[in-house]
Amino acid sequence: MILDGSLEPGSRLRETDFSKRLGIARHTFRAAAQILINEGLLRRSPNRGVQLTVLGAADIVDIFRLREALEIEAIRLVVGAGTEIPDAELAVEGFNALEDDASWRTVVDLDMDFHRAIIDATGSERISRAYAGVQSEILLCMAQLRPHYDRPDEVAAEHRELLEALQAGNPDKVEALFRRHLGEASENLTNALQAREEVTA
Amino acid sequence: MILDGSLEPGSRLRETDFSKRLGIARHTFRAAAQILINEGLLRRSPNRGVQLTVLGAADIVDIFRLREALEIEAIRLVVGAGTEIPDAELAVEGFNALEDDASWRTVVDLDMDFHRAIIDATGSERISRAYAGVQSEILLCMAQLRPHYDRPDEVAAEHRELLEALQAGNPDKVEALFRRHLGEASENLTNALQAREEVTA
DNA sequence: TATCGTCGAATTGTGGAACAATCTACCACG
DNA sequence: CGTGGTAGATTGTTCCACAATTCGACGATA
Repeated sequence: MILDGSLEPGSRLRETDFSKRLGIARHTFRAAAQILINEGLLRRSPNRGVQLTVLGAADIVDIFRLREALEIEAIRLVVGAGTEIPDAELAVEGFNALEDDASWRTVVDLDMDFHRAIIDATGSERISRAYAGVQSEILLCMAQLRPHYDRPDEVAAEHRELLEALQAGNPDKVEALFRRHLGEASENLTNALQAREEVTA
Repeated sequence: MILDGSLEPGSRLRETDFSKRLGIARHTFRAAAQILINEGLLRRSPNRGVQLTVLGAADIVDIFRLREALEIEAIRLVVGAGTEIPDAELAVEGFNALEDDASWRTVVDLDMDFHRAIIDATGSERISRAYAGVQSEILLCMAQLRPHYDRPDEVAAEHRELLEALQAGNPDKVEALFRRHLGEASENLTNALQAREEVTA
């Protein structure tokens, strides 16, 4: 429901209400909510329950700060070790096979898969866990914003370039490319957010 | 209790048992346990309850992989922005004031404070949160291992050097220094772990 | 004797009801 | 119009109950 967009950003999730609606006990709902809080999708204020996280421009910047930290270190690790990343290659193949009218969701999924593949290739359980949190927040962001995405073939080309750089194995160059890529994505989302704020204001 | 060392590594925390001992209800204990699980101090296996995390050599390596990712990005951010880090300076002053027979705990605390100061100086809520998890795991590690720590004045000198490099502001040099520092810390803990395993074996 | 299966106790996961503490919204009053 | 108070709603926690699952002991069988 959260990632559906079927819940207003910032809306309050009352325990009795939702536990009844979901057909579970209040305790169970609270436990579930705690998990989502740890993923950053919900917030809890003492005695005031949980709300759906509202992401501001500062949050997007912050999410991408953490994302860059994790992803840059990941590429250092995989480039340093010369690790193959079959899943990333798969994602790029998926990009190549995209039609021009591919659904927004498909492109997002491939994007996510590509980056997650690199993270997972490090073999670091803890980096993966931290990145999972980042990805849910980005999904939440997407759900709330539906940002403008470039044409599928442009996104495909960009990721092909990233993968090639990874395989070429020049750490500094890969790092620079990824920082640019992430910076653009961050800007993209921030712009979408500002556009929406101007509408709702 | 976990960080006290008053709980065996890997020991099982039975719900009825602990909730009675702590004077709280089972649900409350479960909620508390969930929080500690997210901090990495406890593990849950379905239908088998929670156990105190046991850290192996692979875990230490992994913890430091994440730690390096976060800390290296943090120093890039603070060096790039030219941010002052008063709390880190304070920690170094603390190091300078240390007696030779300073307690192990005092040194550890200063060490933690120093590194946390850098993280917090980024102003990134999410990097700080992720780092908090790393630090609890390191504390757990310390509690379980009580590793050998160098003489206080050596630790002090090393952190003084790190701070000076930070203030000098050459990103690559700072990064290299920190990677070395963290690598040594990781090795230190890994050695302590192996030493203990040889004893218990 | 060793291995396997079965039964029973212990433990977890979940549900339901209750109650104190806290928050929120509304209303009366100055 | 602002203020204080009161009543209802909501959260945080407790206790009890019970199905599902796990674990260990016991005994049967080869």
